[in-house]
Amino acid sequence: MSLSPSQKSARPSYHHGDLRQTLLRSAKQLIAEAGIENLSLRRLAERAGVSRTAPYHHFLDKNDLLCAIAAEGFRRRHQTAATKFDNNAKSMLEKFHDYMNDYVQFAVDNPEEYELMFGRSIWKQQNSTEELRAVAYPCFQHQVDMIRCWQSCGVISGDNALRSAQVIWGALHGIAKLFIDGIYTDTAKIEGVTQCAIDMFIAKKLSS
Amino acid sequence: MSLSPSQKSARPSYHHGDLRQTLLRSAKQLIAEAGIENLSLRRLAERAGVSRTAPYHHFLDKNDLLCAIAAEGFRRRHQTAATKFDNNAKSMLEKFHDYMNDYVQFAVDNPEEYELMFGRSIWKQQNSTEELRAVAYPCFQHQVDMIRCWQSCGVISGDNALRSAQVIWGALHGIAKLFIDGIYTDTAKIEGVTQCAIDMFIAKKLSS
DNA sequence: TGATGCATTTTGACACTGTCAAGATGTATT
DNA sequence: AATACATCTTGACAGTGTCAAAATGCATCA
Repeated sequence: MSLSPSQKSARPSYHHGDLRQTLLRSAKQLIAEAGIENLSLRRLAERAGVSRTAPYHHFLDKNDLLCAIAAEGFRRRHQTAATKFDNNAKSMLEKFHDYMNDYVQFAVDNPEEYELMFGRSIWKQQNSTEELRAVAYPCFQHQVDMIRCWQSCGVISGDNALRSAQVIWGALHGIAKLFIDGIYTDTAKIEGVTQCAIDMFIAKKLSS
Repeated sequence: MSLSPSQKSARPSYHHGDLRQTLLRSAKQLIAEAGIENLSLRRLAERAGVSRTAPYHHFLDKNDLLCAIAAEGFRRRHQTAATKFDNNAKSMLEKFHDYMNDYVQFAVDNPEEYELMFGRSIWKQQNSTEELRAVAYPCFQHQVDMIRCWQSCGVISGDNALRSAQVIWGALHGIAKLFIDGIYTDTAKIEGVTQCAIDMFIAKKLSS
């Protein structure tokens, strides 16, 4: 009859109101300000007005909390990407153009969240939560599917669909990371570099 | 007359023999085994048989040591890349092919060192040492120069030299990171993906 | 209603970490 | 031989993640 006890997020917490959501919100804010490596559970708890170990009743450990943030990012990103892709008001070429720009822009606008979603912090050593994988894998797949679609439409050149998709995603990921990690320092050039990538990947018409 | 006291690395240490080199060697080994995030100065000192604070007489802090490792990586990588590029026994196309494969292979063979050299650990927040920058920037530049050269030779397509170079480096970096950070999990496909990238970047001949 | 059960929070503790200050030790130079 | 200085050690501090056990408060059931 009653809800399973494991569905903590479905109803408000007893004492605090909804500590889990508060922690997630504060954590996202803290990493946006000071970076993932400067996030401490103790300061996070302090900011929420609870004791150091209170978060452990809503997250298994620090890694679990980071995975939750990443999962949220995937849900948001997946939805906006899918919505844009399914919008038929624009041509396939236009949508490809938008996708490329949006991808890099998302990374630049949310560098810490992007690192959690696609970086080594979580994936390198098997730190990913079951929940995270359940949200991330379809998102990864969707990305490849879209690119594969643009390829079969003739927007993109290349003869091996999956591998072309992997290369293009790789290029997007690499460009984004080189910018947000501070190797490419002139952030005014972001659009220019992305545009160049687009030009290099779209199929060239042989007749002018 | 005598050498400046700041040139510690030029002569062996007094007590230990050459603690600085020992620390560097052990550190590289430890991060290769357990990752950068699991390297602790205390365990490093212990493994070298000295007390916890001994390393501080050879490195300003932990970051300084990591920068030294990265610098070493740049010197090694820069030299092999330059040597291969200057070898005229191979054609420009062959050398481009080799460069692309070598780049990804270097990252896959030395994932932790690669992270230090090109990742956020050092560059994201202004943690780079003067020495590191002095070695890294020419290496970055050389990479762009080589690609620019392949472009002016007609091996690579595209009309904006610098930006094409940035995109290709971006693609290499992205592919490498997606593999070594555990997003692309099937490492048997590394060569295939790299080959696909090569095919997408080299200039297509209009006449068969 | 009151009592029981359980989710939630807290306090205390432990083993770590990086790094500073002050003292001890050994080597080189005068 | 004495002085200077590079090197190394011991002691200490603030900070971290996380476990165990005790306290607190809400909901449900008798």
